Amino acid sequence: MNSARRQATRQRLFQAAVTLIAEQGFSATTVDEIAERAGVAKGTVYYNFASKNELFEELLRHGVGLLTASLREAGADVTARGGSHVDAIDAMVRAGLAFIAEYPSFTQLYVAELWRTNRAWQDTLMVLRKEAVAVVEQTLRDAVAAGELSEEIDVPLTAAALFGMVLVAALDWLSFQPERSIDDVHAALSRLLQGRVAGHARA
Amino acid sequence: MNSARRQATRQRLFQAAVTLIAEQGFSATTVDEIAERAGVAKGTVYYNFASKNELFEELLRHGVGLLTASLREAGADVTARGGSHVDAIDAMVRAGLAFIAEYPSFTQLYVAELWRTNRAWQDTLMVLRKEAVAVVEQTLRDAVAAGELSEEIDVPLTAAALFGMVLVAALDWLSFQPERSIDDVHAALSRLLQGRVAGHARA
DNA sequence: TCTTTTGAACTGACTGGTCAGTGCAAAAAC
DNA sequence: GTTTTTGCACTGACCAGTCAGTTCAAAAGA
Repeated sequence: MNSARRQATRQRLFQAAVTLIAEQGFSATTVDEIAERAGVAKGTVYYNFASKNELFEELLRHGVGLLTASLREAGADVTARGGSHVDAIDAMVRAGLAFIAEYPSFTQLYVAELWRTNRAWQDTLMVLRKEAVAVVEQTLRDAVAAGELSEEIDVPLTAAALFGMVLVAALDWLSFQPERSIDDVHAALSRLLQGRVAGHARA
Repeated sequence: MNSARRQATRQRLFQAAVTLIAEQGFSATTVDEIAERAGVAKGTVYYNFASKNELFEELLRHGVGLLTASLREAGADVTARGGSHVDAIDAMVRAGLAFIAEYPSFTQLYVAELWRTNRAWQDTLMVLRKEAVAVVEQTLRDAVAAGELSEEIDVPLTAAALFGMVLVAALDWLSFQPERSIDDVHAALSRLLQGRVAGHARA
């Protein structure tokens, strides 16, 4: 069991499911479609996953796992080279952009499900969200502790806002200005974060 | 036709549909459920709307219309009182938060659908999105023209990033820290935009 | 080396249930 | 008397999940 062949099949099913569900949503995507796109019989889906729900949950776990790892690594890299915690946050913004550029379908699907309630995979999703957000929040807290950021900032809310900024900017970028480079987009976001859009004075 | 009574029925159907679809998604929500929640017979749904799809499209038009009007008004208010264009943007951030706090279900549903492709209402959604984003973009352009903002900023991307920041921060606020006031949340976002999180120096 | 057996992996027709949408006569509201 | 709503039976398409049967590579046996 769990042969290389089986792993390959599961991978193909993930790939097929992620694009179809991103395009149409979970309920509107049929198991037959997923099987067909993966080039596999319907029975194979059920040989590899207990249900359509479980296929989707495993897909979520897999994808968010990649994102979390990517953020953590980006932050660790910077601090290992002696960068500040604020630099680490900047690196995470970039890592977020890179992740979304690499897995746009997964991102779409994740966003579409994240704030839903009453769905079978809600609990799973909450746990995963917490893991990913924790990486950013910890870095913000480190930055506050190191005196790089004011103690008045609200860590959870700021982390959410950063996440949303990167998310929507990236999806917009890929949808409407796909010719632009990641450097370009990253620079635009850094500019926004440096207060060159909102101005500095004010109560 | 279009009597006050009928309008009231349509409103009840919108209300029922928006919460159910936000919770479960469009495909997973049945017409029977919508009718039941609205306290109306199934036949009434089809007397008032041509199809489930059309009910949803009209719901989208209605909701995004409210958002666009709210943003436009917030901006106009500020400039009418002699505020700067940057102040107008700040007011729009607040208006966005207020809208999401008032219509959280609609917001969820909108986010879930916004980046989907291959759905029947995709075209409608693009048009609506453009109308809403245009309000923010125009204000950014005005600010640049007035010399309040650097010409190097990327207007569409910045507008998208602002939108994402408000969106995700607001949903996070309502989901996980609902006891906080809108002033509080608004202040946190302003702080982020004023560069007190990212720092100011850098190439 | 050649043959047989084994079992994991896969297949696809089939089933039971669900749901969008219809039709319509009668009642209620205006 | 016109518009709107009700109640409810009905249809046809669609779809998640099942299961008896097939494939085939590799291990066991000769």
